[in-house]
Amino acid sequence: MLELAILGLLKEQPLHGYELKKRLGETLGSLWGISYGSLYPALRRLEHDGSIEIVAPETVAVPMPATGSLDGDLAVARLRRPAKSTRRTKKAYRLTEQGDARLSQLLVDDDASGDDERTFALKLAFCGNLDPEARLGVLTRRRAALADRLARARRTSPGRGDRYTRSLFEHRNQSTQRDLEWVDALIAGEGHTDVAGSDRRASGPSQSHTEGAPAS
Amino acid sequence: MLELAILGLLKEQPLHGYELKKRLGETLGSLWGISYGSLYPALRRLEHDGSIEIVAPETVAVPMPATGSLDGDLAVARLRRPAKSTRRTKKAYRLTEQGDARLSQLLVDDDASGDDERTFALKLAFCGNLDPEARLGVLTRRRAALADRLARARRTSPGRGDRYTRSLFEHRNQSTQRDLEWVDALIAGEGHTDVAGSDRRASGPSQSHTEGAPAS
DNA sequence: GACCGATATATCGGAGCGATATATCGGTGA
DNA sequence: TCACCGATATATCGCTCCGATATATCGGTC
Repeated sequence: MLELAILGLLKEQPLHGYELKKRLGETLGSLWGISYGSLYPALRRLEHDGSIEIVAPETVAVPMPATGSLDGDLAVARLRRPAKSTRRTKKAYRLTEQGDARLSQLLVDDDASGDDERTFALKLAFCGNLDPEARLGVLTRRRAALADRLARARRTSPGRGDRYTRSLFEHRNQSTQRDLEWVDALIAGEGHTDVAGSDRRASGPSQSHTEGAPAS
Repeated sequence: MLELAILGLLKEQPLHGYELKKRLGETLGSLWGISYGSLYPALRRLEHDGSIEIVAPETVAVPMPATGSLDGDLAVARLRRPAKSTRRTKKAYRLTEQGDARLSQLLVDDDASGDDERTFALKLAFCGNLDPEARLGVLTRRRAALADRLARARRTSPGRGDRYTRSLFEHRNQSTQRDLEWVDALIAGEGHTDVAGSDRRASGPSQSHTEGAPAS
């Protein structure tokens, strides 16, 4: 999830951690307040598996003093920069080809994310890179998940709980309904060339959209 | 967060873990899919600090029906387990007085939760136990958080990003606006004794349209 | 040249999740 | 009757993510 965000942002341009965090805050606003406690480990993870790589930020090629503080590395560091040890400079990261592939994969993957608000927001923010068909797939799966949620919620008895719980339920259903209409609009906004009329049914009990809502 | 949910549910009646998970799923629906990996540790935590206690579920001391015939063979293979056939029965938990106090405290606490969807949903679901004043405080803080988010979002330039990102932003703002109106309706539904008429601005077109859930 | 706030990287403990293991219980049917 | 199956139930493991915190560097400013 975080990896998707990082790769998506790095697709545009190389960035370092601090900047990455700021951009992500701007892109997703209140929805996703990333933390350094997840960002830096995620960066190391991605670098380790070859999805991103460090690009020297204009000046120093920092010789990577691996966490274990090995004598060998330190010696090398001293040879290159005699005076200052462990100079902590900006480390900008760049997307590799492998990382690009991974990004596309993550955008398309359906791993329990069709139902997840944050993940879908992330996918939507970066799906501009995707080819139209894959993008439509993402939207369609999201639509199916929302429709399913709505149908399931309607099936449960409406009389449960106290005043507050009932209000909560009703409000949530309305929100889901609006989300559904929004995704429908997004789908309609795609070049609706009827690409491989595949999973149009998927959502089950609700055939045509714009129907079955409380109609306010 | 999970503790709030557990205590809130146990306030009504003693329950065991499995049931707890199911109830929570019903109460919060799609918003909160609890996991055993968090539930059982949380239960132990709460039991350890005295907020809940185990209550024997009516028939604990089962007189050990005949597992004897199989035991001879299997016992050898399972020696790593203490051969004490501690019959694994339901362990129901009950709220202690201390736990009740903790629940009230968690419901009122403002620890970064005013801005959190799930936490607010949880608080709302259980705030029926609270006295009216405290309840109004919860609602008011939530309202302030939403208004702040809206104001902040409106301050940022609206032209950023591609088509999808812009649509995402717009949709999110509309959602926040609706949430705000909803909370306003909830507040209006309380005994509106005009408590501290402070931040009434900021939302704009939200007067009292009594068209929400709590029409009772 | 000492100080300060913004920038920047990093780690730690804890919470929550998904997957998985294990055990028991109530039926169903052969 | 009893073998099996699916629902019920408790528990743990490894992981990701978060909030708090520590530390270092940089650009001002007085």
